[in-house]
Amino acid sequence: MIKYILLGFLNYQPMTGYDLKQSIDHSTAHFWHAHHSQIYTTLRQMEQEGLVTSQFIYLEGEPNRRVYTITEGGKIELKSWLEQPMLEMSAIKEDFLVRIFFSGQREPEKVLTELRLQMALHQEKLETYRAISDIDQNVKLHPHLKRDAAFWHMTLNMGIGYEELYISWLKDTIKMVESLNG
Amino acid sequence: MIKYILLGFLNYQPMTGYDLKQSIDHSTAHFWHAHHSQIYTTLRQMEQEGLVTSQFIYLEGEPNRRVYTITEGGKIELKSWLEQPMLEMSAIKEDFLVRIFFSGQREPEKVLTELRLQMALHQEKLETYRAISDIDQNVKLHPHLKRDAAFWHMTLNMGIGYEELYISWLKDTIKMVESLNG
DNA sequence: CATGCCATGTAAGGGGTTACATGATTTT
DNA sequence: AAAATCATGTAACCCCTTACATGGCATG
Repeated sequence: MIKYILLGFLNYQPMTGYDLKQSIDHSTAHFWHAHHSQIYTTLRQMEQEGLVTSQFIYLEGEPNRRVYTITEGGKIELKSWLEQPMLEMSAIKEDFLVRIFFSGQREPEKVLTELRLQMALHQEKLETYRAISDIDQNVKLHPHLKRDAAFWHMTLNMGIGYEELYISWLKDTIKMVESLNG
Repeated sequence: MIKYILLGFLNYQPMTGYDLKQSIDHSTAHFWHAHHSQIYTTLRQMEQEGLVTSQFIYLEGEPNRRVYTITEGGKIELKSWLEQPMLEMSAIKEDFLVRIFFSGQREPEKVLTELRLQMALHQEKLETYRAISDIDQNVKLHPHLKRDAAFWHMTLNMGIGYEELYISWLKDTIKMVESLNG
């Protein structure tokens, strides 16, 4: 999967592994993240497969950078992946819910502490999502990406909706646990 | 993670790998699933670690079954995992959103087809969640699991909320894509 | 008679995480 | 002077997926 994300970003413009990590962190991370180690190694693989090319750039007074550029082969790979429709639902994995599922024997107070911590984390996340204005700035700079931006917005909306749902669910769950001792 | 799910279920009662697969499919699967191959191999590992014991049961006219029982060590392992609070948000991975994120250059009609397919899948999923009555039946049979059932219900509620959110988001996204050609 | 369900495993491989490793520049 | 950011990489490992493999029983 990370392969297609890298191709997707490189299809907009040549970038370094570091840039790609930044792009992911600021956009797809809420539905797909990656560590820099995976990004660098995957880019190397992709270069061997002929999906991207790279140039190493040395500049005095600046750090060395390896800039990756998508090839025609890479563009075809990306397109054919996008053309092939997904026929199943994506299966998600959410470890916190596993913990809640098996929390029946735990001390309610400890569960509450954990729920309130998650509440704080999700509220913070929601605020960062709401503060995102990168997309519109990007469109101003690159008007030809207007259509892409509409799709980026939709995934951001999903992120916001998800955090709102999560917060609302945490509130309900906190109420439920509070009532256990009452 | 699957280790703790298996311990969690075995903490209720001894079960076979097959039973565990069934339990997961009917409860945690919407936030954590596993293939039978992983379940069987993990149970073997857990036996070597002393977290569970197993007995092989041969009965004429019935298939062979290997029943796993949680040990004291397994109970301690489960408890200590539950006691240690999770300090971060769980990171989810959702490949369909990756596809949407990079769908700006695709033909809108093809994107619409894919969105409508996902709509059907999520609506079906929502209906199966709403039809679930296993939990209450389980409580009638085992009244001491009443408190556990409250937590099971909360995770089910999250599943329902998630599917409702997804369907609502798909509707919005379909509208957005339809408007691209208009 | 065929499909589906019950039931248990092995093996190969891939994708991803964690840790190790380095070094320059910029900001506080 | 320290901390954060920029920047790139390697290595070990583990979890999980996919595929292979078998065999009996029940149902339509």
